[in-house]
Amino acid sequence: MVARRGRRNGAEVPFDADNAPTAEMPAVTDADPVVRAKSIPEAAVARLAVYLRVLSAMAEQGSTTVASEELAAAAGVNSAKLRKDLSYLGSYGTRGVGYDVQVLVGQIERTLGLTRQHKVAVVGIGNLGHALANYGGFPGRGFPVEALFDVDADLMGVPVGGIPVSHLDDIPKVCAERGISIGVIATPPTAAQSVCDRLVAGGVQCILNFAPVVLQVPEHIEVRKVDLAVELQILSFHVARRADETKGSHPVGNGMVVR
Amino acid sequence: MVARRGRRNGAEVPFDADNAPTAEMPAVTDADPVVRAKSIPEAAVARLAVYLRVLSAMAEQGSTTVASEELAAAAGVNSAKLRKDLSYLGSYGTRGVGYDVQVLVGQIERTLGLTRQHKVAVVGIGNLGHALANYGGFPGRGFPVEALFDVDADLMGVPVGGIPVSHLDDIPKVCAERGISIGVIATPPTAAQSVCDRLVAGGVQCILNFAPVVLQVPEHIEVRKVDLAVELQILSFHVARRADETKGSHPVGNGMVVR
DNA sequence: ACATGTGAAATGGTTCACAGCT
DNA sequence: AGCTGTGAACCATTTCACATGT
Repeated sequence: MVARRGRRNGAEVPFDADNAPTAEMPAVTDADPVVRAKSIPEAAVARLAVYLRVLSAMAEQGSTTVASEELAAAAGVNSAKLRKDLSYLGSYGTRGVGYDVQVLVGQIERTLGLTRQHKVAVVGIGNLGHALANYGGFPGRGFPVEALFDVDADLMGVPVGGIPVSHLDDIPKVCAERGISIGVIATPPTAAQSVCDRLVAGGVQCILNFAPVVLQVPEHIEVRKVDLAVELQILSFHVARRADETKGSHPVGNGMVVR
Repeated sequence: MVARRGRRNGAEVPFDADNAPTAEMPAVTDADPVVRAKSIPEAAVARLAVYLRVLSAMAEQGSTTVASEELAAAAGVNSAKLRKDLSYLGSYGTRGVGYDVQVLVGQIERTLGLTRQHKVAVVGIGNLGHALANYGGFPGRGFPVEALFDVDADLMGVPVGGIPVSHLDDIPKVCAERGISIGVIATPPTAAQSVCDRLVAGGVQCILNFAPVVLQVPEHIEVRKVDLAVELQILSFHVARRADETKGSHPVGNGMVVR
C-alpha cells in the first residue's frame, strides 16, 4: 500500500536566492509591510517571538535602547545568535550603541505579521479548552478568540469567556463567516482529525494542535503541535541519561543495567 | 509480558509495562543498556515519543509487525528519518520484514526512561493548572502527579484530581519529601522564576514551563518551555508570509511547491 | 524480492571572530 | 572604544542511495 505521504507542519519554503556574496543592498522599501519575509530560518522565527516579549517588558520599564549582549541574556540565548536573528529583519541597530527598543519591537511585530489580527477558534471546551478560551485574546490583543466549539449539548450557546459555544458540526460555517484564521484543537485525540478537517473546510489556515495525534492536512495548512506527553517523555529521557552518566566517572559512561 | 495497552485513544494512554524487568526487554538489558542513549540527537528523542504513541495504537489494533514506510507515514515523517531514528536504539528490525511492534515499544520506553516513574508536581492551580492536574497521571501512568501548589489561601488543602493543594512556600519541603522529579509551572509569569527556584531547591531535576518567561536555572536542570504566545506568533508569521507570497512578486516558474 | 541499517552528501543552524560604522 | 552585522568555520540533522541480510 502506498502510504500517502503525509506532510505535517514545518513547511519550510524554498526561495531565498538572496545572500549574494558581498552584494549587500536589498534596498528594501522600509514602509513596505510586505516584501520582507524572505528567508528567515524557522528556528529564528520562534526566537523572535521571545525577543519581542523581552523587549516589550524592557519598554515598559522605560528602556529605550538595548545592546545585543543584554537582550541576549534576558532571552536566554548568546549574543551572536541574537544578532544574527535580528539581522534577518534588516539593519536596525546602531554600531557602538545597540538597538532602539521601540524600533525593534515594531520590526519584529511586522515580521511576525502581528500588525494584523488573527481570529482564533478554540475547539473542545474541556479543561484545557476552557483555560484557552479564558486566556481571552491570547497574547495581548492580536489573537482574539472569536469562536468556540464542542460536542456537548449542555454547552451549546453557553458563553465562555464571552463567546457562546457552537457545535462541532458548525465549524465550517462559523469559521468561514467569522473569518477565523487560526484553529486551536483541544479535543480528545479521537476527535482531532475530524475537527481538523472541518477547520480546514472552514478556511482556517493554521492549526495549533493540543491533541496527541499526528494530523493529516493539505499542504497549504500550517500545523503546530503542543504535546504534553512528548514533553514529559523528553524530560524523562534526560533524567534517565543523567542517572546513567552518574554511574560512570569516565567519558563513556558504561554503567550497567538501568537501575 | 505483552503489555495490555490501556484503552483506545481515549487518552492516548501508552505503554508502561508497570515494571519492565520481567517483560520483553530483559535480555537486551545486559547487552548494552543505556550507553548508547548518550548519543541520540535531541531531535530524534522528541520523535521517538511520537513513534511510541503510534506504535502503542498499532499494538492495540493488533499489529505485530510494521515496516518503516508505514510507521513513518503514521508518524508524519519520512521513512529514512524514521529508520535513522530507530537505529539509535540498536538494530531491532528484520530486513525484508520490518519491526516487531512490541519490541520497538519496549526499546523506546527503555530509551526514554519510561521504565521508571517520574513524580510530577504542578504549580499554579488556575485554569491551566487545573487542566493539568486533572490530566491525572499524565501519559497513562509513568508520570503521576503527586503534589499541587498555589498561593491562593482558599485552595489550601482542597483536593484537585485527588491531591490536596499546598502552599508555594512549601514547595522545597514537599517536593523533597515526595521525591518529585518533574515540576510543571503553570503560574502567572511574575511568579514563575521564584517558583522555579523553589522547585530546584526541592530537588526537582526537570521543569516544564508554561509561563511566558525565560527561566534562569542552574545548568544541571533541564527546562522545556511550552509557550502559547510563541506558537501563535509563529503561525502568524506563516500566515503573513503566505499572504505576501500570494501577492506574486516574481513570476518564477518556481510555483509555490513546498517540499 | 524486500526492507533495514548506515556511510556519505546535502542541508540547516550555530558560533566564531573581526571588519566596519558610530 | 564599543557594538553591530556578517562571512566563514563549525556542528547538527536530514536525506540519499545502496550494501546487507532475511
